[in-house]
Amino acid sequence: MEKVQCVRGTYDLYGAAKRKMKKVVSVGSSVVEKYGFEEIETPIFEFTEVFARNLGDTSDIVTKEMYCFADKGGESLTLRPEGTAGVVRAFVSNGMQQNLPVKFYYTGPMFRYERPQKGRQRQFTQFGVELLGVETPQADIEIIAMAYEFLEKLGLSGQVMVEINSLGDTASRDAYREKLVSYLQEHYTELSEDSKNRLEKNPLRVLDSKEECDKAVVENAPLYADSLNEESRKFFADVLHGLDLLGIKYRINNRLVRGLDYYSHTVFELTTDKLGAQGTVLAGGRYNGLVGQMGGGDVAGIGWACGVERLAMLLAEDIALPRPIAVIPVGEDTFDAALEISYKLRLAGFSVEQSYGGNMKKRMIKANKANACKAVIIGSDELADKTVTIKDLDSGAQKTVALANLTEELK
RNA sequence: GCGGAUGUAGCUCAGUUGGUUAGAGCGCUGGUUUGUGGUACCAGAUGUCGUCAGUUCAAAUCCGAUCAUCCGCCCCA
Repeated sequence: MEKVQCVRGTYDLYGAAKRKMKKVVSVGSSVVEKYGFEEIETPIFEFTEVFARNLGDTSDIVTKEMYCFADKGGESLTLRPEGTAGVVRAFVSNGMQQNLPVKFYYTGPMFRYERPQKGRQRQFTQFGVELLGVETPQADIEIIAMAYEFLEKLGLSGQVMVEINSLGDTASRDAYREKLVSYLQEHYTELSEDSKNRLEKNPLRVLDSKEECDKAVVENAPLYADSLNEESRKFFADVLHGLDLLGIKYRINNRLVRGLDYYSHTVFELTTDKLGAQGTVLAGGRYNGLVGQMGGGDVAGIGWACGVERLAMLLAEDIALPRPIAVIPVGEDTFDAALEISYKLRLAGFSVEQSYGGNMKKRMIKANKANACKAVIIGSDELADKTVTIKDLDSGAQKTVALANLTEELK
């Protein structure tokens, strides 16, 4: 125990921050359950190939951010850096193709070896959804609507922007890639070092570079939309039509490409300007080829994931805990009675705080700190009369009631 | 992985050009007739000045390294 601190990029979560995270997850669950999504829990680590093969060899996550380790049997395992690959793996492992569509949501810790910043941690929590087996735009619309409703229920829709783009089907994507690469090669000398590199590995990523020199080149680059074939174009138009119909405001962002290889057609991000450089709060897209890549056959998929910590940071107000009732014995002769009363009130559904020591005054102070709404006071007088004194801690008013009527009186 | 800033009580911070026992507010503990809290008043406790190694008669203050946090880049949730 040399260092009494947690590992870089990890945090102890408690108090207000934890309460907010809990709220994000509970609001999320209740929203997506209305759409018929059921919770799934997959392991926190998987065989390394599950991520390495499916997220894309050139993605940053795979090349530099995964927590990989060899277990005692010599297997290479990886702490999950994201949720989709694991859920899709579970889908394939369990032969769920038999009963489509499949709708899952999940929440839990993810791990990426990155430089920590505000809104970026090495262990962080995601809440995400996956809808498998639906090829029509209706799925895209529903999935985005669900994300939108989620943020609205959190009271954040006003500070979040929906950005959307289409990467088209594989044919469109390949066609565009070819056009883009030849364009970028003509301007090779004007590109930043990073982008020269990207040109080799993942040319689409040059599009959202923040380097000024790259932006200038990208300004006149061929538009993705122009490379979409008829089918892809129709698909995207249908998705946008649905969003319009539901009154969901969005902005088409031609530069939005997303980091992982498995996306096709619709990709989207919900962003805020309140978190500095980590503005993306929820992101997702369609991944029609992923199930097939894992040997699960031709099954379409779409989903999104949000950063629970990031959303929690946007929640302005602290989450109020339910106010308990404080049970206060005046002296030792009423300790037993107080114990019984506390237990009975809890059985009746009340949240009860009974402090663990001190005289009556101390206990009153504790009751106040616990934000109790009422105090149930029992002293020798009350004990003899089979009554208790109820004090309203907001108004200070108190009254004596029969012990037998206590539950009724507190309602 | 790269660039910049910061690091003093539980929290937010002050600490002058290096110079005796390092401060404030909030919080915490105790008290102001021992059957009554929240307000007020009184008293009190708390710091290896991030860590380690240097310069100096003397370092919270200067130099270096290291760790951590924050901001930006990369990238992402």
